Amino acid sequence: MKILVIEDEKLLADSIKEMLERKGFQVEAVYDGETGKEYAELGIYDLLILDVMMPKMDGYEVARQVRMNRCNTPILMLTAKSDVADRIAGLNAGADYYLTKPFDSGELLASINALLRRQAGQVNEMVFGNTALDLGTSMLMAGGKTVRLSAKEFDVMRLLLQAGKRNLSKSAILSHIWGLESNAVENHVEVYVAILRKKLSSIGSDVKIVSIRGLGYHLEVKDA
Amino acid sequence: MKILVIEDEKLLADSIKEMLERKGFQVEAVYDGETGKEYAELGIYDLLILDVMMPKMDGYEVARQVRMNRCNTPILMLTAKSDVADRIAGLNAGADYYLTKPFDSGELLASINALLRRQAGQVNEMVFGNTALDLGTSMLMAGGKTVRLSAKEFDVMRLLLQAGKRNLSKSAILSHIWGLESNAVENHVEVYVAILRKKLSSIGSDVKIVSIRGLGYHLEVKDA
DNA sequence: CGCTTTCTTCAGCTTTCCTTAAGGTAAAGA
DNA sequence: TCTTTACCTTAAGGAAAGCTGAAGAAAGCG
Repeated sequence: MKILVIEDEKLLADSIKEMLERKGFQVEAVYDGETGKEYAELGIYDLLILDVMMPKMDGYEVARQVRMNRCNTPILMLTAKSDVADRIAGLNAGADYYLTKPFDSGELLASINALLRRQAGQVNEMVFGNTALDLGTSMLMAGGKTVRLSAKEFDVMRLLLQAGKRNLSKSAILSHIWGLESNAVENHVEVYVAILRKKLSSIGSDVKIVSIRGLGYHLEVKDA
Repeated sequence: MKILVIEDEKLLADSIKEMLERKGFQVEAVYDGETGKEYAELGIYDLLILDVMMPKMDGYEVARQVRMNRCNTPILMLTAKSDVADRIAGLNAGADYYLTKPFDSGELLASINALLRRQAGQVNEMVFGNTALDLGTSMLMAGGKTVRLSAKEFDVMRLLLQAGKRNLSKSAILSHIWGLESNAVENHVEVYVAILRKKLSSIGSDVKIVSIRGLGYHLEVKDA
């Protein structure tokens, strides 16, 4: 799970980062709104933690622009202001949750879990067509048969299932799984897609990974 | 949008109901936890508004049971307690948002919208006549039939749909899709228009791409 | 330290579809 | 009516994108 913290108070940002990393999240922190917006729009994060009061571009503006750009990553807003009007402004700008500073770290964690739980769909398996991916055991199941997936295979499959029939570009998959700074190439994705196709058909799944040249991949159910 | 209010203070429940109905929601209210749980588990609601302190079964318990029963309807919790610990308990029980009584009706509305926005958001398409272009899968749909569009085909179709019945010159299309610096010629556009016309008619679309000599293209709906 | 599993790299192969070009049709003007 | 010009349609060549099997590298595990 990748989280982006956008907060101009460097101390606070880093302490949030550290706290979340201890809980097993992958966290990146940036210290102003504009950079935050650019990072956020990559679409590779599962959650944004966004401060309201920042120089240059404030949190409301970041949220609005990110949403405008068709990015639905959940947003958790942090603010010193506890006014009702501010909370409303935040929610209307596209935030999904609102915490007032100073906040309790336990509450922050609980809210993050609530947001991510919803994102993930709450269940511990993801389903498409006649096929399910067990998020606990990383087994792929269809009919009675099952195959085990390796870590990377699992990551790719989970992303595809999350997107469902919506298109997912290779570069999005790359940045989500291998990260921005890696020297992974698009062929990696192709290799894993090939493996997954083979495993899917080996258990008699009716799920197809369809590729659209130049755009990416999405899932479809084979028509009988 | 159907909302279920579970709240034992009848007065408050009814005033919430009324307020939301004025905003165009379909609202039902029940006045105790057990009934609430049963209603909620029908799975027909888009949102639950749930009081914490209720006789017989409290809000936490309702949330937990509803979630246990694989029902993902978003839950907004209301409570008089403003303790951090209570908020955390609520979120961990499966709530998605937390408001403290007394709450501002504007804030309630904003939170509801934030929750529903997330719920709905996903699919995205452009429509003209009986025909829709799915922006996620780049499929063109009319009636029951669909065709897949290639990257360039998709680009051209999207531009045409964006313009709708307003005229779009070939050079505008060229510069939008091939860029100004390219050595693409107007015949490129003609070729893609031809392909799109064929695909449109192959799925029984009632959309015509009309060309006006010297001016460009626009869309029209065939009159039966 | 060997053995196994997983990840990455690479090269050759297949498929797609972008471009080009050429012949045809419809519209406007003389 | 004939010419000119704009537009339509189709098909083929070729470049780019995608697929895949295999082998080398790295990481886990007893």
